[in-house]
Amino acid sequence: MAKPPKVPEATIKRLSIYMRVLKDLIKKDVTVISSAELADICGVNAAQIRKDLTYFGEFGIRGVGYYVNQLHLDIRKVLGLNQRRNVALVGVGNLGRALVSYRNFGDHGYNFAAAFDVNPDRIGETLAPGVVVHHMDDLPRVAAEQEIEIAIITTPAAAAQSAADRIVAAGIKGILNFAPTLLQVPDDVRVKRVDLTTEFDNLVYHLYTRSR
Amino acid sequence: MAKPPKVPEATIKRLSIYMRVLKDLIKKDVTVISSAELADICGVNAAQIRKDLTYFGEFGIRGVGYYVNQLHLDIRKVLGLNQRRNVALVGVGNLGRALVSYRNFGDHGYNFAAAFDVNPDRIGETLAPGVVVHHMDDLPRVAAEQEIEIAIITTPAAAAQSAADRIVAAGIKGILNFAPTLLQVPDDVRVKRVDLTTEFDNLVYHLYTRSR
DNA sequence: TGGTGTGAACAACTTCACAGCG
DNA sequence: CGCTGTGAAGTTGTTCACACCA
Repeated sequence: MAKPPKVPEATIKRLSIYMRVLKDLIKKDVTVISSAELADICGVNAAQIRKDLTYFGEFGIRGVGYYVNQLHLDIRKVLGLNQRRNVALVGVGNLGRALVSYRNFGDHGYNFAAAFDVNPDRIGETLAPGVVVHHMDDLPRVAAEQEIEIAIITTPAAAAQSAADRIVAAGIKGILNFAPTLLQVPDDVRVKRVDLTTEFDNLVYHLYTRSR
Repeated sequence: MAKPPKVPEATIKRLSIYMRVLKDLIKKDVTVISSAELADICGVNAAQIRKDLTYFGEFGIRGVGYYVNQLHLDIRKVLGLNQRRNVALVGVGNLGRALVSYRNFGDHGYNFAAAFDVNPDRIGETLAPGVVVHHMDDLPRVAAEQEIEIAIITTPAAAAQSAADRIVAAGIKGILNFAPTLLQVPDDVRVKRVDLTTEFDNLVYHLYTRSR
C-alpha cells in the first residue's frame, strides 16, 4: 500500500524468490530464519535481503531473525498476492495447453479462468476443469464476467500483436507474452516477455566464454 | 574470442534481442539501420546500443549506420551462435512435449536431439522427428553420442535436483530449468531458471503499484 | 550476545555530449 | 553533414560496517 521511496526493480524480483523459499521452509517446519541463512539458500548477499525488506517495513527481530510464516505473509501482501488472480489463455496451441495443465500456477494463486482462440474447431473445447475455449470476439464479455486480470499470449508470432490489441481493448492490463515478438501496447499496460531462445542464447554465451 | 574488458551481463541479454530484431529486418529487406532506429524498435537508448556493440568491436560506419546483415552475423559470432547446438529434454510431461514441438527453437539454431524420462511407458516413444525418449540411465551414453550441450529440465519439482545431478554427471554444462526449484550444481555448470510464477508475481506487483 | 536496520562507500550500468570519421 | 564511438557525468543498485535493540 504505502510506497515510501522508490524500490529497485531487482528487489521486486528477489522478493518473489524469497517468498518461494519461505514457502518451502514452512513445509519443512522451520519457524525462524536469519538473513544470512536465507541469503545462503537464495544465493544472494545477506545485507541485500535486509535492505530489500526494509523498503517495505521492519519485519525482523534483532538478535533473532525473521519468523518464516509471518515474513511469507508480509511479502505476499507487499507483492499484492494476498488474493487469487484470474488468468486467460490466448492462443490454444501445444504450449498453451501445457501451461493450462501446469499445476504450479494454481498453488501460487493463479487461476486459469478461460481460453481464447480464433480457430472454430477449438471453440467450446474444455482444456481443464473450468477452462473453456471461447472465440476471440467474446473476449471483452468473458473477461469482464470472469474478472480476468492477466492474459497469456501463446499464439503464433504473426497473430500476437493483433491478440495484444484485443486484450488491451478488453481492459486487461497485464500480459505475459510467449510469442517471439516485441508487442506495442499503451503505457498503462504491462507486458512481460518470456523468450526461451533468448535464454538459450544467454546460456550458450556463458558456456563458451570463460569469464566467470 | 577476445574478451577485452568485462562485458555487463545486461549487454549480453540485449545482444540477443538485437539479433532477433535484425533477423526480422533482414526479412523486410532493410539493409542499413542507425542505432537510433534500432533503439526505437528495441525500446532502449541509442547510446546503449552503440556501447553494447563496442565491447566487441567496431561494427558501424560513421555517418551511415550498421549493415543489418553483417551486424546480425557479427552478433551471432559474438554470442557463439554460429553453429547448431544439440539440446536434450529431461522430463517428458505436457510442458516438455510442447517445447519439443515448438518451431521457433529450430529456426534459431537449437536442435532437440533426444529426450529422457524414468517412466517405462514413455521410453521408446518418438516425440518429434529424431527425438526419441530414452531412459535416464542412458543419459551419459546418448548425451555423448548426440553431442548434447544443453539440457532442459521439465520434470516435477521433486525430481529436478536428481535430474540435474545426472545431467551434470553426463558432462553437460548448460541447464535450462523449468521446475520451480533452486538447483545445486558445480561452479562450472550454468543454470538458467525459467520460473513462470515469478513472472506472474512481477506482473501483479506492477499492476497494483502505481509508480511507473 | 547476535542479528537486524541503515547510512555511507562502492560498484555496476546507463545516458549524455561531443569529437572524429566516412 | 550525420551517425558512430567513447570519455565523462549521472543514475541505479549492491555491499560494507556498525550502531542499536530484542
